[in-house]
Amino acid sequence: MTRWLTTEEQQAWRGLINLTAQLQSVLARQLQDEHGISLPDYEVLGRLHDAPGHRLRARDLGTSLAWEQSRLSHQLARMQRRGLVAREECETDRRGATFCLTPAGRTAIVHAAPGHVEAVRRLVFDALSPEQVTQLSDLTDDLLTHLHDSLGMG
Amino acid sequence: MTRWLTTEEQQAWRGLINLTAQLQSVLARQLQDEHGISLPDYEVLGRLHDAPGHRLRARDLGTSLAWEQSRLSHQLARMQRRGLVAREECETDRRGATFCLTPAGRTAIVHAAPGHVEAVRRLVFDALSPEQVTQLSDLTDDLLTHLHDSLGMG
DNA sequence: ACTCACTACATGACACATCATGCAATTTTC
DNA sequence: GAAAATTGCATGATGTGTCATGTAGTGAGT
Repeated sequence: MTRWLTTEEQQAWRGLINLTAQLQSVLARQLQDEHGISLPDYEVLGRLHDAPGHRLRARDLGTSLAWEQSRLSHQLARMQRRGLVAREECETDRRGATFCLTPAGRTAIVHAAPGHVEAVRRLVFDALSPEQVTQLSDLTDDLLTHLHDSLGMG
Repeated sequence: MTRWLTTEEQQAWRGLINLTAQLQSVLARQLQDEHGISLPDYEVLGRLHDAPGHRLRARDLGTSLAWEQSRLSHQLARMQRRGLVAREECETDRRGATFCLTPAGRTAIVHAAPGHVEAVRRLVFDALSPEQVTQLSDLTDDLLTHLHDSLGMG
């Protein structure tokens, strides 16, 4: 017997789906139009920028992003073609590949970050009271914990 | 001067992004594995199933889904190739295209819906108190309203 | 040292999404 | 009622994501 969703649950669920879809769409367009990079590009560039020496092993980058390995490999190949990152051999493990920011990559992330953060602030946090920010933080925390428990048991 | 995010805001933002990404991933895999359809397929099939006569004009389907027109056109072309939907000429507007569920499409959505809803319930709403469901509903509502206002003003 | 399992990464195929563009049918405007 | 603007949809190019698979390097057990 299927336990269907109540009206309020449906409202919350569809709201969540619509909200994130539209936010991603708006933020992606802004990055693409103003800086010529995609949201995934931004994520990768950000991690590399924060890393010591602006460089990371693909393995660690993947762990940090929680991306599938294949996705990261394709993404890095594309970014390498566009000159945003550069590939280096790993010295301690000949299988490994470390990637570092190119000057172009560094320029891109440094220029893109303020506008991106500003957009997130305007579109999201300017609409929320401090209590609501806490609520949102708690909600996502609870749900992510529950999700990982479910998958772990699953 | 960039207004950066506080620690709690960062927590909430990254939590929201991670949560929806992982939820979509899990739900998509479940639909694909158990019923051979994607999340976008599910959305389209659901709208068609709810429509009178299991049929809708592409235009109305697009409005209902809030999808870009080109996205819908490609999606419907793929679903038509796989025999999930069928195309008909529109009688009142010769430009128009109406799409209806095929028997295979009807079977797919009818079989997939209970498991999908059950997964949403288990992964999301089983973790939330009634107050939290209300919070989530209110939050998404506020944010979507704010988002549309922001885009409307531009 | 040799086998065997595992890890790190790449690649090709295909579904998905957006953009730019095209075109025919409809509506508006005069 | 003809020209102009708009609407409804399709299509090709390209970037993105997943799956299945391949390959080379590493490490553990013997």
